[in-house]
Amino acid sequence: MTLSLYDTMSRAKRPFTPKDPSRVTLYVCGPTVYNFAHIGNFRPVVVFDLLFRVLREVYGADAVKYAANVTDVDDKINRKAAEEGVPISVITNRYLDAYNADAAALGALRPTFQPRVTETMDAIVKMIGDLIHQNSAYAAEGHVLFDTQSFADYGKLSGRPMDEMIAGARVDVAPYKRHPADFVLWKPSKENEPEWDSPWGPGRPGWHIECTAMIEEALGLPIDIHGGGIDLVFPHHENELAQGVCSGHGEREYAQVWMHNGFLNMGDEKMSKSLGNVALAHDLLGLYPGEAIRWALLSGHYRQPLEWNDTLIEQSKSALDRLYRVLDDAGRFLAGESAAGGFDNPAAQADFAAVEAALHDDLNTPTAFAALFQLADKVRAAVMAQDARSVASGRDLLVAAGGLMGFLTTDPQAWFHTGADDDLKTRVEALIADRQAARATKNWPEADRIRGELAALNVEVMDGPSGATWRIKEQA
RNA sequence: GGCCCGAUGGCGGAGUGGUGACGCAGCGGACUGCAAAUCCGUGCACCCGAGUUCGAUUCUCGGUCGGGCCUCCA
Repeated sequence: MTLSLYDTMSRAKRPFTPKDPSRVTLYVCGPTVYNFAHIGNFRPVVVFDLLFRVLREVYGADAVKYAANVTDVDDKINRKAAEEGVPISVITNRYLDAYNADAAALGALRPTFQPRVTETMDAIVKMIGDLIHQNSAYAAEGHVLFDTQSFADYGKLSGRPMDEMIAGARVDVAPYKRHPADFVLWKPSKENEPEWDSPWGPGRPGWHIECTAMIEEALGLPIDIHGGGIDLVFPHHENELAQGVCSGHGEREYAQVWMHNGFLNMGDEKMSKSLGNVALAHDLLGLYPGEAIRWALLSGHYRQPLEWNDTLIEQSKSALDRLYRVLDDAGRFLAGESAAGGFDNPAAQADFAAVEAALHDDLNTPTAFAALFQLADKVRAAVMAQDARSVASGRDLLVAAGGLMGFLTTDPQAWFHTGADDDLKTRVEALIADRQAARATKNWPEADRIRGELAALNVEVMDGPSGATWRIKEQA
């Protein structure tokens, strides 16, 4: 099954062929760690985590090398550190930890490498030196600038002809620039701000050179896939490309596929209704299960803009509830059956293949979701038909299919009890036992009273043939 | 001003030149002590105009509306 990916550079979906199938390389621009990250910052995290998973599936887990950088040198970091009167490392470590914890809660695997600017300074300085040596950069007034005139293909990725960019420029051009489009590779630090030594004087690197140097160091150029948000196409990725190519004698390739995820639209006041303008992933994760937020982030195709609001997350939660209910019912049914392994379930297998095919078609998650529901329906039908072997194999396939995308990783019972602590669980179990006793004597008023009591605890009971089950109605 | 995207039912959102994905929500029925869940059934769409075509939601052109980028925001 071939994997097809849409490439921003060629503006077409093409079959993906890694340079070396035993070492597939992926780089994604990561966060600047100066605060808790906005939910929009996690769209690329989840999207490219999905790509990482798909690549691992196709080429083998060990064959895929995924680097996502961390920008830990930045004006906003400096400002925050000054406000708190602490070294920047205190700030960056604090928010990097929070970022990694949130990413994990969203089901994102840890990238193979997570390079930091502060730990890549030698490679950055070396690359700037290489660019000067190649006549693609020049020093002026304490700065080092990239000479965009030295790269004939400048503008090719974003589709912006040079002259138009100059015409449209709405920023004052620094006097030391030879050309308005030239950008900073190295600049002097301001007073009391962190600085590093370089042949051009103490200072710090420009934003774009960081990524190019980190790619070179972590993965080695050229790489197979470079990803990031659509807003980074210009100037960031355009500049990265120019640096990467020019630092290698102007002949080097940089990335064979460029992938960009669409924007997450927050829609103004819409969030205020029940979420109270919650926009930080960190806060959202306190209100909803990570998988529900992950589902919401993947509910549209990654290249499309995604409208983010509370309804979307609630619908996502409901969709997952449905899948977990199937798993729960299947597990309940199988508990009373003898184990049956190794049975082929062709119908369910076809759905599993459809999930894979959708993912291989440029990460078409909506279609993959549809196939997942088809598969769930097969399992449901098998339960109704009391066909233990079909249930067992179908359930395994459903879990596996969800697992391809980082879903259905929780035990169904635990999923429905998310948010309940042990104390609540004990109380609920006791109340349900009382209610069962009342129901046994057909004492309906008492049974309904207890149900009301449970409802007050945000718990919903469901009477089934093999006893009652319960779930947390709503989190938050 | 320049460049680039998008417009599908109550909501989210795929896809296709001709049988109206999928999920959420709604409605009717079954089941249930009543519910919930589940099952059966059901309604609801392809921004506007022109063109190409036997036939367009799908292709082309124009328009309207919405969004992104234009030197450090994913």
